Amino acid sequence: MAHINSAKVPIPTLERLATYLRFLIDLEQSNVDTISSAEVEKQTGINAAQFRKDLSYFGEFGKPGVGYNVSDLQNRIARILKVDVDQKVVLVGAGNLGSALVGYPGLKEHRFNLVAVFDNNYGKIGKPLWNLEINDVAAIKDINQKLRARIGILAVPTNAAQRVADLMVEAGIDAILNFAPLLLRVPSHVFVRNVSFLQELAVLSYHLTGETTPIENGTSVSVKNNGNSDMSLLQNREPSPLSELHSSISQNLNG
Amino acid sequence: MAHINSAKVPIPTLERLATYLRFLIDLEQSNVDTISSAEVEKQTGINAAQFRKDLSYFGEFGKPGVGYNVSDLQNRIARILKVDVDQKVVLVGAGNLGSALVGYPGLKEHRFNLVAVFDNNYGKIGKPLWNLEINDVAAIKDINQKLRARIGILAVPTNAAQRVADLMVEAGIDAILNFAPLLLRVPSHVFVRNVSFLQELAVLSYHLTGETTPIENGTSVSVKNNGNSDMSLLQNREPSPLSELHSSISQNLNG
DNA sequence: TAGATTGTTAATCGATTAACAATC
DNA sequence: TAGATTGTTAATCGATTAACAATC
Repeated sequence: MAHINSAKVPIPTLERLATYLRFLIDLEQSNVDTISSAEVEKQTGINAAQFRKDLSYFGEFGKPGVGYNVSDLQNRIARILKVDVDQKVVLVGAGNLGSALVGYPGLKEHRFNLVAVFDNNYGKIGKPLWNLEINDVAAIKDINQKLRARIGILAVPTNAAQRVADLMVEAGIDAILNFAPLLLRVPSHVFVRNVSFLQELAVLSYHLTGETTPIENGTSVSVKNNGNSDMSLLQNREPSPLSELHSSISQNLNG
Repeated sequence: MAHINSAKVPIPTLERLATYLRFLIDLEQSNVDTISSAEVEKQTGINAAQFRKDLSYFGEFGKPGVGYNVSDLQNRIARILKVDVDQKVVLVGAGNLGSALVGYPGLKEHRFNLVAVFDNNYGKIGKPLWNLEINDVAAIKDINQKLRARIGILAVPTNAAQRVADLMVEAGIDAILNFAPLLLRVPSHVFVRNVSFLQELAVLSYHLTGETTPIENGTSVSVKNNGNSDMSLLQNREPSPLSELHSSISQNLNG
């Protein structure tokens, strides 16, 4: 009956949607064609009611008494996330990280189509990077006038990040994947997602030395465990479909 | 009065702590030596009460009527997160991403000391990678018996990730930074943090085409905005101190 | 049909934020 | 002292989960 729940969709729901998508792809490869929310919980650690609730924001996906059709659900989630169509992406920052990203086939595999790379280093501008040529970031607006990419990956040093973000916005980018450790100021129509990792390391570091760690004046603080105990399926926080960033090693570690 | 709040510390609090730390470092470099929670809110977008509450899990840090001493607070947060001392780190997966990480000076700068790199590719084992030599991942337990690293970075393809995680755990690693898009199964004493990015791109992708996007059968769904509107300080989600992953371009984009 | 499992409502849990007495 | 700002308690908000009628 109820069609689309037009309430706002929580960000954690969107994040989990990406997780479900990955999981469903795996299932399909294992030739599973139907799955129940209970089975999803068993295999991913994500609560069955959570799974159903997440989906309920977007419509009805399952058959009572039966479950969900794996490939159908996969397709519909892909459509919801708009990863069922190619999305043009530009990248600024042709350093170590930028290069690793440009050479990462997972982007194309997930229909993120890198259409241009930029840097401000005259030693790099004009040089090839994998299959692309490095452009002057000063020309990003001009160049993107034609390309019309809306997603930008920001892989520059912190001190350049805000400046580059401004250029991106000017160039029509309204979704930024930010690898720099700062709070970007952007107009309200622009979405930003931050990819951390030193932050993640700090969180891991905090947890070192077991359940109880001496802190401050010797008193101890323990940490909330997200309810996952024992050989837990789930981790301390959300699962995170990434896909081999490592790509080029892809064949190696299994060869 | 009240000393250490020995209640569990929420993970979002730990994440923000890393953010505060970065912010404080910036302040110190700007020669600010005292800051109030109200000013923190103005500059970072993080609610002042949130800031005070986060700190309250660990003790008292400010002076009523005055605020917080920047360098003192910085040191104490670093101590809480245990980033005030060197932490040994091993990395598995000497591909594009792994290499970018090994060559990334930000790790050392943040006192994460990469002490060994592993791969399973015989073409790579024995070869140098920056200042390290690539070891056979099969020897990780032996090698880490001496090194005693407790943090492991997992930068291998998805299909190898669980296997490598098992090896890491066997080798005494109890904190894993996982770049692979899967839910690792680990014993309960092991902490895992996932670094995503295709997932983040998917969340960005979802948001493309403005406030209202046609979804499913043409009905529309709008998205919760986390309360940040207008030229927002804050983004759609947590800030994320990363530090230039891009490192090698560090000098470039500002030269 | 009886059994299974959905979609959704209601209850619970936890995190964020406002309010304010304590205090510098 | 008066003004400012803390640390913390209480109120609010939102997300997770349990429960269950609808339904295949």
